[in-house]
Amino acid sequence: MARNPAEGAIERRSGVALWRQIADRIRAEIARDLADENGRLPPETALAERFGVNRHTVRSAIAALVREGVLRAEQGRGTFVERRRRLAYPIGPRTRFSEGLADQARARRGRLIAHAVEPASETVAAALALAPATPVLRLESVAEADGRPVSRATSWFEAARFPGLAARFAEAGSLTTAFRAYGIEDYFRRSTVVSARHAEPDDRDDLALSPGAIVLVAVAINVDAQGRPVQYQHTRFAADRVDLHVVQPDAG
Amino acid sequence: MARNPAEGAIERRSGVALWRQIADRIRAEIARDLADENGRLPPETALAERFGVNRHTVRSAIAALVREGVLRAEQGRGTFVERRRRLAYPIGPRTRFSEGLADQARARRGRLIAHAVEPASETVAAALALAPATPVLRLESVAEADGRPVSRATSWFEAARFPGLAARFAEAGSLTTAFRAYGIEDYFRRSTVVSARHAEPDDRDDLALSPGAIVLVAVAINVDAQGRPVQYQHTRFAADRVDLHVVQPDAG
DNA sequence: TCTAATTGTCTATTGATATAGACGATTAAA
DNA sequence: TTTAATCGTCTATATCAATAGACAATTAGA
Repeated sequence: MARNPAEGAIERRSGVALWRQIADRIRAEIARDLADENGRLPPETALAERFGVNRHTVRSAIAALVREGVLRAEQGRGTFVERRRRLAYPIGPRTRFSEGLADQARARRGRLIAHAVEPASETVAAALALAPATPVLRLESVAEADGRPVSRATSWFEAARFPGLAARFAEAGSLTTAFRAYGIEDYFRRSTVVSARHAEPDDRDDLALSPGAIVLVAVAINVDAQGRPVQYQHTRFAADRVDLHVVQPDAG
Repeated sequence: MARNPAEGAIERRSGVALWRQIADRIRAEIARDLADENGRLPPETALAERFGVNRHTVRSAIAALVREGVLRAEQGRGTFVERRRRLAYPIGPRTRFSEGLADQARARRGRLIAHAVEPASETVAAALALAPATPVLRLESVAEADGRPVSRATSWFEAARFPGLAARFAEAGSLTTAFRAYGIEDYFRRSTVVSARHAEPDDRDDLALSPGAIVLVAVAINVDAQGRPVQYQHTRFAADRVDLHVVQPDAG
């Protein structure tokens, strides 16, 4: 009754080009068994046979991954993995971007790319426990670790409570730091909802993703020490660079 | 400095057919603002203009979503959403499939599709705190809610500790129930790691997903009341049917 | 230095994808 | 009953994706 994980199955006529399906598979399998200990991929002819396609189709897939910076092809030698670690992003009661990655990456900061004050939508108002249409500050930011974009966030804050927050965040590169100016020494994660979808063009630009790439979406509410919501946030993580680690309280 | 969420941008030459990109967008946006209060989509000509493509291309996208059961087209009337709720799957210290969805779906059960006893791989042995190559039971199962497949799991258990577990699970349709036969009245989630990737052909079959679909992957370890690992599990959720809700302990 | 293995480039052909336009069929409302 | 709006079907054409084969260029090892 044992079942083999079907290898090599690729779908034709699916609306996704074979070369892209193969590129996605190779990208996903690099971490596992595809490359040898030197980070070398099997030759193009072997990959073509494995996936049941023409060698040129495999070449298209490899070319795409080379453009992405995932692979490097060397004539006469082979094709090699440009190895890069995946980041483990913790999600727990005290989730903070900069602290969470402290031991994994050196340079880490948030970069502000846009901000605006606007009336709260129904969803935002409910999340922040405000009356509908209360003015809220919306921050659009990209988080980077070691110079690579890791996540793209849209955050909402009550505008009246945090005047000048955008400027403070832009300067400090950290929300935790910016919050101190408003007397918030500590804050907590109240809820996190995780989903996944294809990256939209906007996120693809900001996260340097290729078409068809996947983002993990975390919708979160942070509260202050008194339990009042201070931040409502939509974060999109590049799924091929980040794992989300759910931190459980001591269990058993 | 405000930034518009780029509407309608579709990428050509990306390896993903335009009709599939549009189908993915429509599927993702149905929950938001795309359909009106009666669940009716804008007419094909309007969608074609919005996405900047020919009407026939939109028709291909709609045809794919009709095959998926997401939309229903009625000549002369319009195109309508076959609305189906997304399930909210809780992840917390006491995560259980059947309990978690208790108030969201009536019929919910696990269906055993394969099982085997095999030596533990390094990863599995480490997760279950066993010596490498200890015999472990591997269960392959599909979880269903109201007859729709929701997730596809691969679970490992120490074979010596749980003789006959596969049969018990197959009969009960619930792991919680099957565990009772071994004196495990309660168990806890020690860790959960969430990631996302494209569904592989195997999972597409079991979860009735279309090519290009996304799965949320949760890798989890469950422990008994004494803190001993009892289960190591890889679960793939259909990302367009399920949100993962991270349950935090009382925060603030 | 020669040879085998491997990636790079070129041409040609077939099938899938996308555009374009015209018109039929059905529905709902004037 | 007429009309407008909408989805359904057909034909034609252009571009992209995939296959096929041949051979050049580079590298590593015999």
